[in-house]
Amino acid sequence: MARTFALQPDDPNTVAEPSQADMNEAEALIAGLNEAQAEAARTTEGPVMIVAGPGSGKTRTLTHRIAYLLAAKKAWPSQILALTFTNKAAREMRERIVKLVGAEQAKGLWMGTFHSIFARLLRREAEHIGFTKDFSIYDTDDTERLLKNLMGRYGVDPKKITPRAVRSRISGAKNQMVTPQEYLRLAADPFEEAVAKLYGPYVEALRRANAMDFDDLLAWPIRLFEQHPDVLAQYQQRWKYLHIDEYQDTNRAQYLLAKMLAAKHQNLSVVGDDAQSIYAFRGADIQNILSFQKDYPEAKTIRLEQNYRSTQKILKLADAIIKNNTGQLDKDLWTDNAEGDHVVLLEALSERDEAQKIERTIRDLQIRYGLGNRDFAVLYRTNAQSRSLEEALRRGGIPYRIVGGTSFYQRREIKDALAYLRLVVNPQDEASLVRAINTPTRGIGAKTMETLRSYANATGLSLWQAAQQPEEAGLSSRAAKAVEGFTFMIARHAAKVETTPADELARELIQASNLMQALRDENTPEALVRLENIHELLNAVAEFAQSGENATLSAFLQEVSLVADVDNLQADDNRVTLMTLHASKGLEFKVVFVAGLEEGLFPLSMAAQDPKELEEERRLFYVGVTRAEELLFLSFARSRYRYGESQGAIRSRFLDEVQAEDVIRTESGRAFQAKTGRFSLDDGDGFTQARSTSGSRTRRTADYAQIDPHYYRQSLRPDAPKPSRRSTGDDERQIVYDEGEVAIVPGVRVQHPSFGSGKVIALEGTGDRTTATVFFKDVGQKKLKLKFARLQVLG
DNA sequence: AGAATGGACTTTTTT
DNA sequence: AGTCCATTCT
Repeated sequence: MARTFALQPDDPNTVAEPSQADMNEAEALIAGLNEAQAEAARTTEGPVMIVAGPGSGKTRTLTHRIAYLLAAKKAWPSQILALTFTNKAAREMRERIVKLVGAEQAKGLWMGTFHSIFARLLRREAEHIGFTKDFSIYDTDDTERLLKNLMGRYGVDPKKITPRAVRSRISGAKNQMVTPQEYLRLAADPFEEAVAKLYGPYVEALRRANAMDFDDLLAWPIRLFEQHPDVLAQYQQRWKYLHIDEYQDTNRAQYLLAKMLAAKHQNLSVVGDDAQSIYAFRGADIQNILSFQKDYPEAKTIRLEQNYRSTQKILKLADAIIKNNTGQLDKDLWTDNAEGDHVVLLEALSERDEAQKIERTIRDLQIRYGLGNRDFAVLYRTNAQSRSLEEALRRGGIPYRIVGGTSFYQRREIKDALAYLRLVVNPQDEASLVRAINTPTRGIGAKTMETLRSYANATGLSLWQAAQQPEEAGLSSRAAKAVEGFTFMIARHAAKVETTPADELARELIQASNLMQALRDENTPEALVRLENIHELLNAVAEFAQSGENATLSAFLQEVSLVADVDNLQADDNRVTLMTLHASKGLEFKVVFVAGLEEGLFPLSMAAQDPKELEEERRLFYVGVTRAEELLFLSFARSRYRYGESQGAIRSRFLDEVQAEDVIRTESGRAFQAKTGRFSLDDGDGFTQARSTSGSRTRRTADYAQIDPHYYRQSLRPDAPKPSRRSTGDDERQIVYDEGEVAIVPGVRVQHPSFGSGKVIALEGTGDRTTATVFFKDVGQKKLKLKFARLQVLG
């Protein structure tokens, strides 16, 4: 039957009562769901919270719910808003809905991340808040550059207080809707005072630049809605049904937006898992999901507890992990899936060894089970860990792909090119002006820029305007000419923005900028890669320009600022995936490795200090483990490079606190033994005390066979020479001696005059600056400078 | 003004 | 080990 309503997307009021036929059709769409999922899909009116464990089909449920709404004709597509965590999730959801109800019926649905949806909204409403629709979007890199600039002018020393710290504090303040004035009033310590000094000027700088940072994309809509209730009313009317995926990761601003928008119809349904909340550092507030029922007393709570993804053993481990946290919402995960193989714990000598074991295991499983590269993912805590894994995979000839790290749009050459494009669209964009004006070098140095800036300050002009009057600004004729050449080039292209197709304009402009010529002249392999990247960017512009009617350059730039690296993950690309645990959320793989399970790394030593952060790390572990469908490997290394030197490591407490020893096996198939009382003397870490053999600052290479003859049975590299005692190979462990005879080395028990007895977890630095992280039984973890701490080695 | 060199510092996770 | 920055050299 022909349904035409999807073709009149903006007609707000006329949705007919569903006929019996419509309802039958809607029911047919959700026939494949389980009982709880179907109930969630059917509960279309009023607030609903779907509490769902990993692998329980929550996205599927959300998708079917939307399809159900459409089929039952409860709403036009344009009346449905779905907010997801990544663009990828939104894209997949849209694809599935298209499959369910057809492309015509799905057309006009609003789906995307909070940031992209509200960027779109701000584009429409920009003039209400004094921006133009062509505003630039500053990512963290842009933001930190801008801040650094401001720090110079406001006398804050970037050595003592890093732009990153300031950025993160300001971001927090914006999330909480704290204004610069309020912040200034509340500032309590020197750091906060410094932030307070910068916060106001930072906000003004963004405004002058017609630019928004990520937080603004959420904060400005809130302000807009507060100041213009009529605009809010319009969107409340438009979006009759609101869906939020990964609700546990929403921050205060997102919470407020959801509340404002849902106020009229109250049809807010959220999906989330408090056990998977891993973005508190970014302002995510787990309370949003924990107190949903309080915020919306009418709300119906539906639990999805059946897991369709993982084997029983994997699930059992996951459950045992999360049990160590307090205060989760009640959930009882279960699965009909097979029992599955044991979770395997890989123990390695060094990070290199760890990577090699992973690589070998991948090859082995591929042969044994005929798995493809795409079936594997290696997850780790920090991006820096990817290097050793990459090397091993490259050596083994296994194609891989890295998600995250520096993504395409963060590369220097791409940001340079983007700066030109942004500037042409939005000449007020000062950060882009500063970036582009002397890249490639065209004789406009620091002094010239200083002159321009003080002229701008004195006259109240923007930097761009000042740059257009170089002589009045007092520049030498040579400098003035250089600046003029630049401004003319930008202005010439800016004049054509409205009339020229985006790709053509971009191509011409980049050509005129000489960016590519400079790279060609450099003629190094790296420069040629960069050149290729710029070509790729121009292709992306072209592709975008041909994609639709509103495909302007300015729209391209805004969109591009908001793509995450995971968004580009393609399943048809047959490669092993390497990524951080954070990036893995929402994904699944047949075989998963969680690497680097070491104290100080996972959990990170910073996080281990604070129980709250420690719980978040644990949830992160939980997220990683539950990505696995069939096989799960956990690994740790006994030494790892950090700050350019190898440091000893002990395995993560996460391995030993877990009450599921029976699901874990070692590599050789033996039972896994958790270490209880790991901070007691007899902890079986396998560290023997090193003896000083030649003077007071002897180093000992890591002859692991000596440390624990049993743990490492077969040689990995039978042909490799045995590490000599003098070797400075990469398995070397840093050892520092105090005045006495005995080494202070990670794993060793020490006595402190006031803190009592404890255990060394990590060492950092060298010489007088050597700092030990020690876990004391009574007072917890402390960082101590060895020079001062007078530690006595016990035993 | 710009390139080259040497030293300090670094690593949390990201829309 | 790599990156960023300040200083020095051209």
